[in-house]
Amino acid sequence: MTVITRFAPSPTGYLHIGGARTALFNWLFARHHKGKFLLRIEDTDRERSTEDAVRAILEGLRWLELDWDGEPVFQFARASRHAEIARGLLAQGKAYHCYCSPAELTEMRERARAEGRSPRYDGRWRDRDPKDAPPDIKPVIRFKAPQSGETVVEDLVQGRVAVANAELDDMVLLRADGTPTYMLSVVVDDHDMNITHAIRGDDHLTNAFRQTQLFLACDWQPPRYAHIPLIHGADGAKLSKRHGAVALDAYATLGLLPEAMRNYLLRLGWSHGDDEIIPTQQAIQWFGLEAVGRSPARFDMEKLLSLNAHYIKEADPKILLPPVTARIETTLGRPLDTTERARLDAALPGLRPRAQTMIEIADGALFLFRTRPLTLDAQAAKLVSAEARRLLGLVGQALAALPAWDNASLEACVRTSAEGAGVKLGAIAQPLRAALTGSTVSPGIFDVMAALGREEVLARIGDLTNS
RNA sequence: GUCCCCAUCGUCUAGAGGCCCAGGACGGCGGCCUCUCACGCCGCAAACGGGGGUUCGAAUCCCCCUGGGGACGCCA
Repeated sequence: MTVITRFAPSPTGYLHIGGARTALFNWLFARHHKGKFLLRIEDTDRERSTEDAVRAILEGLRWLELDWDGEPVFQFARASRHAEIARGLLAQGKAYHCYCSPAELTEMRERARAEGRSPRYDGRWRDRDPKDAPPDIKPVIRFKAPQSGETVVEDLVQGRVAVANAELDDMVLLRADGTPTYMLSVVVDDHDMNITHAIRGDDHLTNAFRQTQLFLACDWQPPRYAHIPLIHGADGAKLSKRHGAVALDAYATLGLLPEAMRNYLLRLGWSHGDDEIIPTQQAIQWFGLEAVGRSPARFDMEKLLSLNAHYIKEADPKILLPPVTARIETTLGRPLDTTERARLDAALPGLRPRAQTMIEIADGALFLFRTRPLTLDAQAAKLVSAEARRLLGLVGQALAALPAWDNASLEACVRTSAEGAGVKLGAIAQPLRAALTGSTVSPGIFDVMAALGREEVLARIGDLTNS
């Protein structure tokens, strides 16, 4: 049997990390089993579903590089199919019309809560004669759920979970306006799409009982369920739109690598011994539901960043350069020319180990493109004493006469100058750093010189020594 | 309130009765390296929520408590 999973977000908000992890787990599970990973947009809530949200979700998945099979299914487009199932259930006596008004239902819940009972629908139309129907109210169709016995879900993550059917009330299948509810749509779609494994957030666990009963009523086989624990915010509460659930594209903007994000998300709730660095290909080989934990996890930006730093160090320059260049050009407000691109290229190896994000690479590279004379920051300015200028003059001369301009030659040259002047390397390297970068923090000074090129180096030194 | 789920360092986790006076990672602290800052390397502090059982033996199994979370919509 081919494994078929699905990611089924509702387009009522942006894709956040919780949803992203759910998508990732479904994707990994499908890829591991060489099955299919489908995408279904649950847009049956016409009030709140938006085009923008759909776009954001698709973009988020693309950024994460989680490719889905086939075309996305838009749930609302299948509404008539869902309604047909509801009417079929009605015809079979497995569902019934309910004429309660919203106000009546609210009152029912409030009273139940006040009396310490669970706020459920009390089934008052379940066995009532249709002749009692008030003429002015359009009914909803409710599912006639079993009232005794228990419903069991053999969850692939949570294990066996059972609930007394007395706890389940008769949920609405079709709204008064004839549109299907989520509960109906998921069941029909999961069946029609041949979903074999439904991997979703823990918050759906109670829905699984209701959905199981609906599957049974339709004589269908429910999918295997796997309810993964939620990701909580730093305060331990569920992530929501207004609660630290930063949209996925915010992380892209921060300069994170999708590979790092996948690795981080994977380790939230899933483990493979002590392994921490797990590239995606490895994850596909190893992933399984048995190793998913059952307790909720908190989101930790620091760890994500450290993983990102790791992947930045290993990344192919080809994938780093475009976003870094774009960021630099935005900051500068102009495009980089060929010489500047070459400088960036040369400086990249020195920049990488110092950055946790691509933004930090870009910011760290800015000194390469500053116009002369450089403005020195306060710390750097302090380094350029009269004595330092004298030393800079000496290195400047030595550098001007240097035949080669590679890292090793530069180092030899500067070291020789330092020895000649009877000072330690630092006494020259630091003023040099100030002169060349305007700062006291930068990649290795020989890397800086190599990236900048002879002309620019001599000019920047000259700016401080010729005055 | 009712039902369901969860519970190991600050955080993510390893641990499926003896290998654990609990291991790894991030973060923290200290050191080494060193032209600055990083990287890297070395080291340190840091946890089995509490109480009862079961067992020769429990972080691991059972019960209770406590604490967290989730669900109770004509939202998904």
